[in-house]
Order: sequence, then C-alpha cells, then structure tokens
Amino acid sequence: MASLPRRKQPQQVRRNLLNAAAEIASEHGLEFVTTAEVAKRAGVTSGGLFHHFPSKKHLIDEMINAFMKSVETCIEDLIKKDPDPRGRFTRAYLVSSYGYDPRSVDNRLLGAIITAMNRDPELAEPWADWMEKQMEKYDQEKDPILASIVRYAADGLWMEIFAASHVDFEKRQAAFQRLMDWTRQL
Amino acid sequence: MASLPRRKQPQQVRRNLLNAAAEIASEHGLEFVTTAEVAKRAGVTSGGLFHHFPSKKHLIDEMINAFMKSVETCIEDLIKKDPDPRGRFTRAYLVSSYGYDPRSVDNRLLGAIITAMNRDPELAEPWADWMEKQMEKYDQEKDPILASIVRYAADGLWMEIFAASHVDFEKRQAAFQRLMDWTRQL
DNA sequence: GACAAAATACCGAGTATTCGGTATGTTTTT
DNA sequence: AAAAACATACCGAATACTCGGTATTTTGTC
Repeated sequence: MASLPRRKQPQQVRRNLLNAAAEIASEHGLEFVTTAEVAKRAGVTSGGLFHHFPSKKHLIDEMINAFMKSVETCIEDLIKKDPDPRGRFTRAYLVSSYGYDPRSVDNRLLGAIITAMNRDPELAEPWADWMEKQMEKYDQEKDPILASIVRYAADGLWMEIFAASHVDFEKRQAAFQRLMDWTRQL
Repeated sequence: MASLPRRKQPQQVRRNLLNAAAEIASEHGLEFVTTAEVAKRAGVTSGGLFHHFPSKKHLIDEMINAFMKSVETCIEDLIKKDPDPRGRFTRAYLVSSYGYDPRSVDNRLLGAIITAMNRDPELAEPWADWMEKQMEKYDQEKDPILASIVRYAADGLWMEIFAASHVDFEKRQAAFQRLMDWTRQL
C-alpha cells in the first residue's frame, strides 16, 4: 500500500514536543529534560524545537501549565460526580492525592513540578490562585480547620509515595478511610 | 600583632567543603552545587576538593547524611524534653515539621534533599530505617491510625511552606494547635 | 633534637563532554 | 513567489574530573 505523502502537522509536532518533555521529566526528573532529547523523542531536530519555542523555559512553562490544568479538571470532575455536597472539594482533593499510582507518569511529573515550584515561586502562583478560588466556592464548611487538616494530610499521603522508600500500604489505606469519613461530616 | 604561620587543618577544610555544599544547596537548590563553587566558598581550588572527595557524588551524599543526622538528633532531643509520654514521637515529629522557618537554611536544604530522594531512592533508606526504629520504640499508641494521620498532616504543613506561594498563617497555626491536642490523647 | 624520607595537602592549568542557543540552508505548504 | 516548517552545522559557556607539580606536615633514624 502506497502511503500517502505525509503532510506536515506543525501543531501535532508542537504537542509531541510538550509530551516528550513531560515524559522525560516524569521518567528521570526535570533536570534531565534537555532540548536535544526532547527534540529526538518528538522526531525532530534541535532546530525544529527552537522553531516552535523561543527558549527552553517557554517549553517547560507551557508543559507545566498544561499538566496543572489537567489536575485541576480532574479534581473538578470528581466534585461534579460527588452526590454529597458536604466537603466535596476537600474530598476530591484527598482522592486525587491518594489515588495516584506511585509509579505513574503523572505522580512523578507532579513531583518534578513541585520541586520546580520551590526554586521558581512564580510557577506556584497560578496553582495558588486556583486553590483560593476553589476555597471560596466550596469552603463553607462547618469546621474549616478540620478541612485544612485533611488537605494537609492528603499532601502528606502524596509525599510519602513521592519520597519514601518503602510504605505500609495497609496503614496508609486505613488513614485514607478515616480521612474520607471526616470529609462526610464537614 | 604578627599572625602565627597558618597551619594546615585538613579536617577543617573538609568540613568547610561540606558546609559550602549545604549552603549552596539551601540557597539555590542542589542542581546549582558545582564543584568549582563549593571549592571557592571553602577557600580551596577544584583540585583541593577532589583531594578530599573522590567524586561529587561522594561529597553530596556525605553532606546529606550529615544533615539527616542533625534532624534526627533534633527530634530525639524534643522527645527527651517532653514530660508527657503519650504520643511523644508523633508530637516531636509534628513540632519539628511546623517549626521550620520558611526562609531558613535548613528548610530549604531539606527540600532539596527530599527532591533528591525521589530521584535516588537509596538516599531515602537510612531515613526510612530510622523512622521504622522510632515507630517500634514509641508507636505503642492507642490509635496508631490517628498518629499516622497527624504525621501525614505534619508533612503537609512542611510542604506548604516549601511549595506554596502565599500562606494563611492563622489557619495554619490553628491546624497545628488541633494536631498538637490530638497527640495528647494518643 | 636534627635531618632525611615519605606521606599528605593543595594548586591550577588543562580535557572531554554536554547543553542551550544561533545562523543558515533546504524542503514543504499556501 | 512567499512564508512556514523543518534540517544541518556550528558556537560559547559551563561542568566534572585529571594530572603533574609544589608546599607542608609527619614519621623514622641516629
């Protein structure tokens, strides 16, 4: 079968570059994302990459923003599907933190991004703004302190997977269950 | 006053090198720790550094181990000074997580190290072993699940400082207080 | 204690490699 | 023909690490 002449799809190449960057960051960490490797995985040369992005920073920033957006929509979906209005946001936040598979691409990528946030605080701002907006919308809870504790614990649950070498999954599950129960009485 | 001829103090130079590495890591992140800069800050040339350490990795690993040891002794001191035997370990863990000043050298260094743990899991093992040992010693609590939740929340409290751009310190303080109360009834 | 010998501590100029980025072509689409 | 979408060939700076040499300290011997 004679293949049709391949038409160039620049926007697809662009997406490929962003995906390649995310892939490398999740596999080995943000520091291993080099322009040469990203270009190679996207089936393009270095020159091609710099045709689509004026600098490496632009590429990375756009990749991070795209991922954060996907996390946001994930949480928003969980909220929409939740029949119980009490503590919806906090519960969705908890589920999304706990649900991550330690080896998953997303979890490792999120780790790389949070790391980058520490170095570059302006990266954290869109996320903080979104959080604040969600809080205003949903945080009309009876016990906002308990809600914040649940969210702190959710972060801890996530970090355990991110940084710990071996984990007691039974205890972890039990802690998650109790936290979930707490969100019902918010 | 004529200064005495300066005697060489190799072990002091060694410490200076380790301190310089920690300093740079806490100021700008582990990725900015270069052998040249470390040597410069320690008042030594690159060659001098590699006389004391066979590779950069050896230098970094030793620096990390030293810092982890200091955190361990900090927690152990808190335990010793605590008159209430109930939930001692969990309380000390919580205090040490909450107490960190966001801008402090130690907190930023710890961030850099935890980041490195994700990339290099063998770095996390000594810490995990120590944690397990502490758990066996102190975790004879009535409610081990609640204890683990408090510790998860402590990690979350720490991470908020590490990664967030702006923080509600009042709410943070309130959450800390309630967590402290919980440790009294463990 | 004097003194040579050996070991240690350190210097500083390199080396090979990697990386982000550029300048300039060549092909494809419009 | 003009513009967009790439490829090719470089550049300059940075980095971990090496290596030959020198200064300093310690050790062994009388």
